[in-house]
Amino acid sequence: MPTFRAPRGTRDLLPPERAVFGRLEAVARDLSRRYGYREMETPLFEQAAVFERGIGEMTDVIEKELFRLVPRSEEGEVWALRPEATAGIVRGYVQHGMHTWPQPVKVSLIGPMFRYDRPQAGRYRQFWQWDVEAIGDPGPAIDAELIELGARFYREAGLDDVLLLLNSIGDTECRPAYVAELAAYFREHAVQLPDLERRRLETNPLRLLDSKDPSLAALQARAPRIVDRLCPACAEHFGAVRSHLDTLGIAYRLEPALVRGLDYYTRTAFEYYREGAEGQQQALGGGGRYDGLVQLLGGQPTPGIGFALGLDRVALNLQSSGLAEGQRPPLAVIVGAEPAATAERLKLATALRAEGLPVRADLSRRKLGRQLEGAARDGAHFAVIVAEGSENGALQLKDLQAGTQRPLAAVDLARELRRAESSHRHG
RNA sequence: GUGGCCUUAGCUCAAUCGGCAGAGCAGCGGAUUGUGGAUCCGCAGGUUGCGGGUUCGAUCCCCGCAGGCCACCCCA
Repeated sequence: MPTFRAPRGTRDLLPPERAVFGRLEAVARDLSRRYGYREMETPLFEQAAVFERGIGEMTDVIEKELFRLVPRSEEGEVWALRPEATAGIVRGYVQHGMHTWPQPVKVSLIGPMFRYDRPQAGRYRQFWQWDVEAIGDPGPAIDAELIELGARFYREAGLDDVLLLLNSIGDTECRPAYVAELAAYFREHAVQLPDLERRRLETNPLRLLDSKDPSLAALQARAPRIVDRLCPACAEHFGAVRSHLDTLGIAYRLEPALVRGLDYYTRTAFEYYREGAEGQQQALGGGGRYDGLVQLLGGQPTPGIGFALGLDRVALNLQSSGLAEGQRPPLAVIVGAEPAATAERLKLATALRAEGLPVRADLSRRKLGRQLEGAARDGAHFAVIVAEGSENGALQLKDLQAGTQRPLAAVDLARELRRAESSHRHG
């Protein structure tokens, strides 16, 4: 019963787990570089209106999950922690006149997002996303490029069995008519609808499509499908996206019920999905086109597309599949039981670190056997034994993996370790 | 936000019918005072999540709260 603990839905990332995140970030940054997306940052909080207007007042993310910050004075502004990255990035695009940059503006962002949800495994109130946006290109080729980028991330991160779900949800031309038709269809059968679903009929009929309520399954199966109601321009766009994906060899599953939870999406919508072991959150990432968002946030009409991938869920899947690796062990541990030689051990370790070598110094007063035990358990390749008389440079270099040991002069140590390190890396 | 299950040492878990709270791992220290990963011995570590109630007596039964998990809701 600790006095304090991390707030509900948040957690500390301790060294082993933080290392997994670090590796995911490295994969994401490398992919950003290769695909020409440049990293940026936005504030962790914005005026609440940025999210309310961008994401949509009626969405769950805004209606019940937004982390609002209460103003400290009457005239204070209402802020909110960001629940996703796109709205803030687009706000920045408009604010900084990025429409004058070469288009499209391709940016990425890695950082924490916040949603006031009820926590569960893989679902946190503070979670991390890698977000990628291409603003200013109407597609459809950029759609396929971006979708392929997301799929590649999972493979390079170590998850091979991530599915891609794909849909088009139309635009302002064709979606209103479709939504009306869908609402009419469900209204005909309103008696069969549970209360929650009946309310949605008025607020957001699209959501009825991906409700998991089993009593809706039959109705959903016979519901009109947006892909059959796309206007010619949207249909052509969607066809081209699919053909580009085929060209790239990207497999996907058409998912007519995929509608996404944010209002700003138009046309292309997609989700990365993995059948979890049990009860795990299965959506690993998702995204879509948002051709009206820039204008909605005060800019000129500008198309855009992006995705957000959940790093926590990828890490969780890696760990449950036993694919997460631990931290790299030190190359060598400097040991020695003579209190008189402690300064010598410290000095030696400092010199090796200055040479760029990862070494640990055992500065404890434990007996030598314990120190070697610790070094071996660290997974260190070598132990450097500093004994009495080492001041004049006589050391023992012990290969913990081979079990061999030989005397070595201090002046030769860095060179020896470096040589072993490089052959170890490539061997 | 709704419903359900769970909470004992740092971690994973025991504790018979309500009767003095235990083990493994991890940590620390030893094993004829200087050589290792799974050898042996020992030490330390607990207000049994928190607060009430029932009882001679509660880890155990009841209520509330908190946290975790599961299914919804929803999504990353």
